Amino acid sequence: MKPKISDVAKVAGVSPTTVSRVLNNRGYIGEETRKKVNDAMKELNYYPNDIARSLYIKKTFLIGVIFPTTGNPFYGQLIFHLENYANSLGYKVLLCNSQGREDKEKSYLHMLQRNQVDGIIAGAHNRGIEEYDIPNLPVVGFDRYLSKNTPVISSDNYEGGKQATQLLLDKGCSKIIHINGPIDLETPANLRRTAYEDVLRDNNMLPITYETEWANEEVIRRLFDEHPDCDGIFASDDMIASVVLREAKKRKISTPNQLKVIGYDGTETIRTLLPELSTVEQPIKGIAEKAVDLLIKQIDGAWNGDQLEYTLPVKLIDSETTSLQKGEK
Amino acid sequence: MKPKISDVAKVAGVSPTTVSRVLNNRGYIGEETRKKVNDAMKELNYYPNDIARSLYIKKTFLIGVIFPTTGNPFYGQLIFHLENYANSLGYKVLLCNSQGREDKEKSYLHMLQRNQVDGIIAGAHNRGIEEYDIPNLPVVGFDRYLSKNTPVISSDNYEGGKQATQLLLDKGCSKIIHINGPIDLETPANLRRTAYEDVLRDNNMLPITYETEWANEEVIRRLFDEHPDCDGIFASDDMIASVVLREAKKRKISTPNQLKVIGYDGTETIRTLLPELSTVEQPIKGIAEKAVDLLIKQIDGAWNGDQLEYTLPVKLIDSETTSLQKGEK
DNA sequence: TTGTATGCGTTATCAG
DNA sequence: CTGATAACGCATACAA
Repeated sequence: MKPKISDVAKVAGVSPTTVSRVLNNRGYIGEETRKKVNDAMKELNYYPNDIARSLYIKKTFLIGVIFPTTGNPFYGQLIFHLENYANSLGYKVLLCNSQGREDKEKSYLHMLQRNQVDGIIAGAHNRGIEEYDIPNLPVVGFDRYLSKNTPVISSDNYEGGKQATQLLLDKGCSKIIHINGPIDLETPANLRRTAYEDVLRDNNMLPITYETEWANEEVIRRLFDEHPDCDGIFASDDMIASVVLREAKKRKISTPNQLKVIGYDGTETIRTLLPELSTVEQPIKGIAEKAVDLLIKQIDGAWNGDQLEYTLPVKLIDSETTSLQKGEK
Repeated sequence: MKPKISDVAKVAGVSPTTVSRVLNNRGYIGEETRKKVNDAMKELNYYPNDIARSLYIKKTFLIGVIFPTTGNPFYGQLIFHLENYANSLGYKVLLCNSQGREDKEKSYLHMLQRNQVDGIIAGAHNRGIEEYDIPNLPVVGFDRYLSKNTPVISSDNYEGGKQATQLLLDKGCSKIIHINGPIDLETPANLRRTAYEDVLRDNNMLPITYETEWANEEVIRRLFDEHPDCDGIFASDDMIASVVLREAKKRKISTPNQLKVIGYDGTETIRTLLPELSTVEQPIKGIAEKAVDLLIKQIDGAWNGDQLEYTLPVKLIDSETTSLQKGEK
């Protein structure tokens, strides 16, 4: 069936060892034999079996990637860059959609170990899992503390939260409400909320936060019902912000005149579908590359482990939901 | 380091074979020994090495998935369901973002073969590649003819195109323009265009199609410039439709009064961010499951190969960009 | 019911 | 510069 190294060797009239040598460019090989071998490989349409190779060298060049779902534009884009960059460095990606479910995440973790992945990159929105403390398995987290010694990458959540809140303030909002994920999840993303609270307190205003796991209409309706005088909303992600916008429209509350809204993430998808939404743009590509770099450093044993948190700068996008644009009525 | 089967055997006081037996539940095993072995596995925190297993059984339970990018909500959602369903059937997913580039796709194809994947699911938007005709490697295509004998799954593109066009017609549009991908790509998605043309011709109207690879503003501006009297647009995907909507707004063309717009895809993301957009919803989950089922059938040698095209029904969503909703002004 | 020996396809060691 | 041999971790045929 599939040709193996010994088949190539036979055709080329050399030993399997020699074939392996030209395959990996190791040791000295005569020009003539090299050519013979290459010809034989072409003739047989030979592809080396990475499974067998991995078994011997004890390295798979596989990395496991665990996030809630590729269906969400933010994770979809992050995973795209993760895979793309990893691929450019010779690594392949085993995809895991945990859906934020702890049971799924655990079983993925086991699956990845059985598959001998060289490392794992895992991301936000799931509850904490002790089992990430796997001896000799490099792990990098995104916006999530995985275990005591795993490094975590995030956008500058505090700075982002601060800038978003400050922007609403600067635009004249007098009652600003924040919408965020469950606070009991200990993630760096909570800093968005902390920053919001700090800024408000510095301005002698009362912080009010609504919690919702996903973009949940009910929570947002409740917010509008309970605070009809609210004139500024900082949502911790753009999907939530879009639902806010929608609900405001339903209630004939004009944006940005009566209500200013700012989100968080700034994916390409949102920038295309909802460019009027002000937001805090995360450096998604940068985050992905940092995560992969850090993981591979660990894999290569080149990580000294002294820095556990890595923070990448965000970019404030002041669009139409926070200010009237030139040319608009 | 990592415990192997023989380590477990030693601790349990049995032979490696016996351990393998309880691992795979094969043959007869004494209740007592089974317990001893299980205890030993727990004690050592043993996980079987799927790489070694794969090498022997010549099956990896790995499937390669090649699509342009998980960053696009449609593919992101499709890939989510693909992975999710495959996982439920014991298969793992190797992710490949081809970015619609032929060179990347080719190199992924080779990578997947080296990794001994059991099969490949590949999707739209790339040019045709002969190399998908790989002996003994099951392949399933989505919206794309991969090779003469590979089955292809699609939504009912003709019916979807027909319903979309008919809807615009029913709502009173008199000049309907279609925007689609490059026509030289031979994909089932071209049927959307064919249907559009058929419906228009049946109504003695002149079909006009603009081509654009991605949601390209320039093309859309040109469309508006060249056809200021256009009052209906059928875009072949929702991203394009959203750019159309945006451009119309810029030009103070009101929707749906002066211009009605309908897209295609109907992802969750679009339904959340742009619920006012009328669209033709693809059964994404159904497509994913059909693709995986068909692939596994091939892998198991249970596919008779008589049916090459599989078409899943679409759902017309008649929202605000084609009709005023109750309660709206 | 359990154990021994062999091979999956590759790479590395060590001779030649 | 090249070749024989062992080993990676597991599962199967065959013995016991």
